[in-house]
Amino acid sequence: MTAKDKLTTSQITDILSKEIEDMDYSENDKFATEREIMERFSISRMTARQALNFLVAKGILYRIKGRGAFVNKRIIQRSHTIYSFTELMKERGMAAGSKLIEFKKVIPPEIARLNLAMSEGEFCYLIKRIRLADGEPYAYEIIYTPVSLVPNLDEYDLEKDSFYRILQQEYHKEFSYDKKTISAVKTDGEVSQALYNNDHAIALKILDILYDVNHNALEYAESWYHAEKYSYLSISVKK
Amino acid sequence: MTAKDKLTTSQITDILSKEIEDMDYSENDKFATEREIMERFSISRMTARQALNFLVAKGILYRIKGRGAFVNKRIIQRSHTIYSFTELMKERGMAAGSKLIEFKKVIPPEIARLNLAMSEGEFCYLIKRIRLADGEPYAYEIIYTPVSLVPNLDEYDLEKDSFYRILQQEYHKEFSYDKKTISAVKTDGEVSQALYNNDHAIALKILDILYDVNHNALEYAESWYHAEKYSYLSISVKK
DNA sequence: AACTTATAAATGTATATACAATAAATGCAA
DNA sequence: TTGCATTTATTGTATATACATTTATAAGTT
Repeated sequence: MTAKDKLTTSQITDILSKEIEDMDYSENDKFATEREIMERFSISRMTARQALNFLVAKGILYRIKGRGAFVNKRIIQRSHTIYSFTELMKERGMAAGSKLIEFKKVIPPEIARLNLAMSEGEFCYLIKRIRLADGEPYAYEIIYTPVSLVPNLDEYDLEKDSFYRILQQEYHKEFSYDKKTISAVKTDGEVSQALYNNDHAIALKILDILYDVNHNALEYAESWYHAEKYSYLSISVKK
Repeated sequence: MTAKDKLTTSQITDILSKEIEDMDYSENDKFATEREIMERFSISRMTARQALNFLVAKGILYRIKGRGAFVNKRIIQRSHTIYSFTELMKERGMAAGSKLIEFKKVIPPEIARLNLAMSEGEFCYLIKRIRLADGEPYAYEIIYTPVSLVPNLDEYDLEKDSFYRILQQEYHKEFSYDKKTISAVKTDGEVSQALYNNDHAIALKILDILYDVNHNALEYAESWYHAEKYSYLSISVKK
């Protein structure tokens, strides 16, 4: 192996994190030592350390002085990702689907406009869907997203496609963090009919604002989840 | 300054993070450069980098190549902490209190026993409280915690004191992560009476399991929060 | 004025080295 | 066998150095 064949640290972290997934290490399994990584990739120890540090920062590993590096619990790894409805359903072993109720350009309500940091008179896409799990109503959602951010969004099929996938892969938006406000509410009207086929039931309401790496809000969304079918899982990791 | 006077990296990170709080930098304010930190504390650049990296790992700073380090949004800093009810109320500018309903040693129900990884026949403390905000009922909570973990817990005043404070400061338990399952439920009986003074209302139910650094569960708690007064805020940061 | 180029400032990556601190394994003595 | 001391393996900390990459600014050039 010549010097030019050497991999970069980020390539090495990619290889290592894939190995953790594929060879599926169990949680708390001992991981390779700094020395092993150093020799395997022909890099200095400090560089091997840096590769390990990336995996620690990502929440994949944790380290104990004098013992080594260990694979974190799945639940902690999970806390470092942002889930779409589609991914959530996949995780729970159900088929995600949508029934599109409304999809048009609108002037957003003020609460959405302010959270999306839009100027008055600017247009949003409004996406109103009933989210289905294995064909059954699971949630009722309304998404607002600025037209300027995702022009020609109407070319996509929001019944079959994932909005988060479109944002990331088609419009190259990189998610950074999201802010969810979760409350218990009574439902009525359209929401209640869609979820329960009757009036005056209850739901878990989630208000979501998703940001990219430059602190731009990508979406403002209100969702009502079926109270019997869904509960929200929140993992807080102390740093 | 002689060599022996030199501060350790962790002392330096403490100083820097306190300065961020006290001199309260606004979000996205430019922070000191590596070179400034290096000269100020008479350390090498790599060491200054490491100090900065700690602050990045803690979610306090973020860095942009070619520009410098910047102070993260409060909301992101907050996502790296675990809140007690007491701290939550403080954050919202309300006075936290409790009305103790029940406090005794019991054999825990199976769901609590399994989540606390306890053997059969082992005893738990049961703490049943109505949580008050500015004197008004805010939540109804039941906590189970193994007697073996916190012997003589009954010496403390759970009406005035914070259980999380006692865990950390009196029993030296170090929190690592917690797992919350959040759902919308109908209330009745004791819970409904305590929160709403009537039957058949709704509440935000939070099931909480708190772990220490060795993955030992410290508490299993069920809480019912007043649906009109409380909503749960969840920040997910992508790594 | 607009564009290009050079420079400086800042973080990022990589290496080499030395020693400290912790944890587990080993060996030895009572 | 138990207890203690030693060794070994491993991560943690700190320094010095060199060059790469990105960003913003300044200086020319047209």
